[in-house]
Amino acid sequence: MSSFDDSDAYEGASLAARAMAARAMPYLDELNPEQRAAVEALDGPVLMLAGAGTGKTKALTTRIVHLLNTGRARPNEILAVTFTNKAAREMKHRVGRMMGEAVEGMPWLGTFHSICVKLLRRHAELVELNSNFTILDTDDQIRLLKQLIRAANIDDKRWPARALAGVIDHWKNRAWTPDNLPASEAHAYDGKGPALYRMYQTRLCELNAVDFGDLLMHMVTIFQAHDDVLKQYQRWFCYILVDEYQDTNVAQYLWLRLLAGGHQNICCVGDDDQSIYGWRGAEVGNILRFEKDFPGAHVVRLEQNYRSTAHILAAASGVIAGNKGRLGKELWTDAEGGEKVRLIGHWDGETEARWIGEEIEAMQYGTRGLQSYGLDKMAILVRASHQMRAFEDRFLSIGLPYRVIGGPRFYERLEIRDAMAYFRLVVSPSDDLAFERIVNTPKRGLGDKAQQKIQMAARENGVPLMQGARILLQNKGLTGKGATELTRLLDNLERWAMMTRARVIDAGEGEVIDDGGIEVGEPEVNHIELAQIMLDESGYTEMWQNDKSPDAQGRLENLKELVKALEQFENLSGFLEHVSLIMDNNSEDASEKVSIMTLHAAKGLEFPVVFLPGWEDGLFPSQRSMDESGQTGLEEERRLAYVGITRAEEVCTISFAGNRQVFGQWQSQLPSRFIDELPEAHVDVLTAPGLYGGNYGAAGMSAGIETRAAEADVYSSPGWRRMQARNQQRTVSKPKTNVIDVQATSAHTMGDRVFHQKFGYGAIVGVDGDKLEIEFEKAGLKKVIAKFITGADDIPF
DNA sequence: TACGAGTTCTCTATG
DNA sequence: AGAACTCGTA
Repeated sequence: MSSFDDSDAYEGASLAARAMAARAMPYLDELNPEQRAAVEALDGPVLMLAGAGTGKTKALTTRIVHLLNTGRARPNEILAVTFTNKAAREMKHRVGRMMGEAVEGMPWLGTFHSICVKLLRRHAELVELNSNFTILDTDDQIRLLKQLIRAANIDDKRWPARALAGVIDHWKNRAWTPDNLPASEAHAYDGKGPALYRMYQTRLCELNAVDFGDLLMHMVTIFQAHDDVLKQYQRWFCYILVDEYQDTNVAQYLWLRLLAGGHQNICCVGDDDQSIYGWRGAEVGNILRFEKDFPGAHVVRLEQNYRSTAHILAAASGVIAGNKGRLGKELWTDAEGGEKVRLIGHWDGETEARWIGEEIEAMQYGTRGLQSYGLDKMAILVRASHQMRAFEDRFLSIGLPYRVIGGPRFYERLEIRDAMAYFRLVVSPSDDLAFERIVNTPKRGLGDKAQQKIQMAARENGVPLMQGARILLQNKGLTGKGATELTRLLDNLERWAMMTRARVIDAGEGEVIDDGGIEVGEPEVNHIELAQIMLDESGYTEMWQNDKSPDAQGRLENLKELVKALEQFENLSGFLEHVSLIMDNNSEDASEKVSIMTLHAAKGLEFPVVFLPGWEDGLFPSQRSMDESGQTGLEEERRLAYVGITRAEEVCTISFAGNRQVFGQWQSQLPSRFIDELPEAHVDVLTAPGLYGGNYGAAGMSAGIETRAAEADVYSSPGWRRMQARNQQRTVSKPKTNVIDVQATSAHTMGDRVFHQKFGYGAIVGVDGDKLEIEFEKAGLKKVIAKFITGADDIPF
């Protein structure tokens, strides 16, 4: 940081002198005119509308470097927020590289959440918290809510805790505290939402805990109620940069506006066409309204794309053009040539996975006259994570290496969470949620009854569960095996806690500590060894060693990895802090693999070869999205399609299947409406190579493009008959009495005798959205789209 | 209290 | 299809 001490010289420098200095800055020459404009407009509000692949991160990082180089700010005076840890890391890395030194001094470059944790630790007392509060993850949150719901005598069957969690999350995204909850929300969660919200917040306070939503909300509350605190930070953060501004929710928006309220030196970067997080509270309105919020804002559009071929860009533009209310941007490139976007229909999800697997292998080895690509140059982007399984199954069986990005994350795994609960309990013995998690894991004969007694003892004495358990034992409220085991657990926990403390006090002394648990002469126990000791002595490791289920071995390996991860940290609490915010699962693995991930996880990434499977109505666009948010939902889905296509640099392949298993039930699918929106001039329709011996691919395809009635020809192939036979068996062997609410859809009711073009006559046995479940007289149980059904009686004879 | 069979619910996505 | 959860039995 000392290299910036003479930076004051710039403060008084004339514009001309500054311009001179700027000319000497080589990094500016690497920018195109628009990027350069965005970088050089240092003061006042700036909105950078950056389309996909237009060098947004480059502009953003260069801007930071420019701020530093011109002496406008020191590294610790720049507030730069991103949404993901990955983006933050990337930016840190790039700034560091450009500055030619490690930029240790950018402490305020991070995610909204990590920055808010830092701030909240400093001002925790202003919202009645202690600065060492714990951060609950979704799992803890749900368990806590479940307790409250049950305590309030609500049937959590009818009103699941997850739903309440969703409602509360929604409120927190809007920065609505229990006190300023709008009246319009009174009905939420059967009218009990607001009261439960209040109870939840009180309970969090008692536990000295916050959830993710609180991090932002508490800071907004603090800034609003304590002007002195706000002013302090307004002065300190003299320049603010925001990445992915289109993804900000109301709380984040308020937070930013408060912080930028003085100098207004705020630069927001975003792309309204890539706003795909409306479901978690993001407000596209924030970016659309920027110029109103910050009058005199400088708006820069980055439209030159450096990533994709013209065909890919044209396809993406064609799709996104269907959306209304865009800020308006058109990507262009001076790159020429390239392959058209490829489109192919398949029989079912399995066939689709198989075809993509073969295609990947062909591209890998460059056979069929195609260029050869490494596996890590290829990615499969799906709408919903359950689509991944078909690919994993297939790739496992053909031995194609793949990597799932953003799947079940390391720190969310059962064994990791259990182990972490032990660590948490040692660091903060009053962590009741952690205690509940591990009292009986491994089995200690402490079931519901015993746990209830512990709860009771704790509540009566107004102490945390661990103390409550002690009291219970002293009062002989528990006897036998349970009592012995509980005593041992408590003793262990205390001993381990003492070992951490001994470590802290005597750190660096190299002295031998005898705190009762360790033999004299043993070397000092560091947190890594301690973690291992805890896992071993608690019997947790043993539990998995004795477990003969197939995944037990993997779990043990994960535990080893967890202990190894501790090496990067000074102590246990530092580690816990990290984990609560960084849920990344970036096991850096250099080997070449195909990436499989959701479209959401793919935002910000790019690959030479991209596969976009599952483009079927209901799956993509997702039915749920459209049901819940109507036109808005559909537009968000369309943006998702846009994001997907624009991930591709050279080859983009879109596919759909005519049949797919959903919830274990076969369903016929229609090609996505987005397929109709692809401009034909930029699309190459592929024919499936002789699978099932038919040319259904071609037939289905053209039908897909022109009429979307792909069903017709598909159903005459041998594969279809085989499928039908399987369906028959399925329904015979396991008669499914899937009795769904006897709700009428627009025209048909349960029990109606109906007619379907292809399947013939049948009776409606279930209704699921716009789909009807029909027991066909010939074809068996099928789910079909309601509009393809006519009442049997409607047919004129 | 532990375990296994049966039943119901899920499948958007993030820190 | 698989996970999560419930309930009855040993």
